[in-house]
Amino acid sequence: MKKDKHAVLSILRDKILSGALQQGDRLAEIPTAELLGVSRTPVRIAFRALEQEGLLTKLPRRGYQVRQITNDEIAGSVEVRGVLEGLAVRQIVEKDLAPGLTDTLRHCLQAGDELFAERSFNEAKVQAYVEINRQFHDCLVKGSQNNAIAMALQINEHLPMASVNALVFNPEQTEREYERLYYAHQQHHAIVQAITAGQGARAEALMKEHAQAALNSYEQLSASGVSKTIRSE
Amino acid sequence: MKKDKHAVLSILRDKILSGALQQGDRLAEIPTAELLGVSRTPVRIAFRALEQEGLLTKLPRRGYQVRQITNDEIAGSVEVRGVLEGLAVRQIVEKDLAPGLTDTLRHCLQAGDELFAERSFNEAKVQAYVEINRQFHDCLVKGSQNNAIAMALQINEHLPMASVNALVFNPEQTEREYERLYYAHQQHHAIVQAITAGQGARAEALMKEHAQAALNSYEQLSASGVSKTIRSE
DNA sequence: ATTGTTAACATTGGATCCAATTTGAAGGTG
DNA sequence: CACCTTCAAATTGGATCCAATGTTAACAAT
Repeated sequence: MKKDKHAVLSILRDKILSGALQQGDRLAEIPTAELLGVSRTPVRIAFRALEQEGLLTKLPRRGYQVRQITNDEIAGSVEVRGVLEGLAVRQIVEKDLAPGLTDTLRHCLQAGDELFAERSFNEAKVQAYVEINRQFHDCLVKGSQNNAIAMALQINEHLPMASVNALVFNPEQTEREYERLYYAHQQHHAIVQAITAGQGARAEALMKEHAQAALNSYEQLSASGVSKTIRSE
Repeated sequence: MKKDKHAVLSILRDKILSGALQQGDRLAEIPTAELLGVSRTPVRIAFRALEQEGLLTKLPRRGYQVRQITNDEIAGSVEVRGVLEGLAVRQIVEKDLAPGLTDTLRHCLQAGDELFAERSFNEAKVQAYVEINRQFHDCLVKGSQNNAIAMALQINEHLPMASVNALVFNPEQTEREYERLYYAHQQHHAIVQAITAGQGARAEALMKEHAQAALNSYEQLSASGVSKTIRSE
């Protein structure tokens, strides 16, 4: 049983995000190490990393605890993502465009257009869109040439529901979901248009609104209870 | 020789920030452990934490390296801090004011007023102002009731010069330094005024500008070469 | 002289062992 | 009966040991 370098960290993170470890569950080093079949050392390192990511909180002498993630906190994370990605696109406009950025953006737009060409959606296509969406946001952040933005986003990206890599999806209303994601994709078009036109403030505002829109749909869906989470990677 | 919990992490961080470890220096676990008189385990944990903070980069099989922090990166960090703290003050206005927040803010303003009462500045007073400044920014971030902001800022706070906890100071021009810091303090007044008046957008804009102003003075001072860094804690 | 192979070295990753500290309970005492 | 004391169990933090792997240098062969 060969373990990868970051296997312990990834396994624990997935267990938390997938709900295998419920919010509030206490985690001690020794039981976790035995559960995963490894020693305490990688578990300790993983616990500290997960604490840094905000998924675990440290209880003084009683181990770690899976952190409560409230809806308010998700809303806050989305807001943070909005301003940071907004800053990214503004700085893209303010600086010289990184080479290849417009190509990647155009590619994302076109791939999305093809996906939305026929007016129907299933889970596989949502999965594909999540990947396109991830690439779109990723290249904007990288394109800002401001590494601090990526670093600040890094923590939020690990939080469930606040990340670009996670989309909620209601399998019972594919029609409506098509509309929702198509609207998001149209926002992508508008953002690229603003960037290429040198409209930094408009691009920034669109980006903030784009994040907010994702939040609104999350709130609607999570309230209905029939949502399904689709994550990339 | 009793070592604190986070002593190793703090010592290494200080060595990097103070310049005792030059940019580009390579760090291996064993020599570092011997240097600090501890075992490899805490050093390993500290290295990973410092990597997460962006102060070290991992070289595949050749240990860690003190990361190059360019001026562009500092500028980027300051920009990030601006939008995040701007978001914080906007959300303070949008939400119900946290109890005690206005008291703390007023206290910071008053303490600063007293510090600036006589038109002279020395290093001790700068130190005092750094602490007031830290408290001011800290309670705004906390007052936003959005933990994601604090988490996103956390990484940037460890970068030299991008943090509120670090101020550059030119000891040869105390007159001018008085003016500079007094200007920053007046911005604090304006921010509090905007918050209490419910002017969210104005507060946000002021906060962004406030961060930017600190950057401008840093660029001037670091170019002159006679600056001195004063950090809190 | 250059290049390929091999062996020693350096370095990290994981496992286990030891120490310190706190929690919790149980028992004794006022 | 309540409260204080003390001891044991649990748990984390640090140290050392072992394994795996990559890097470098030396040496030999062409």
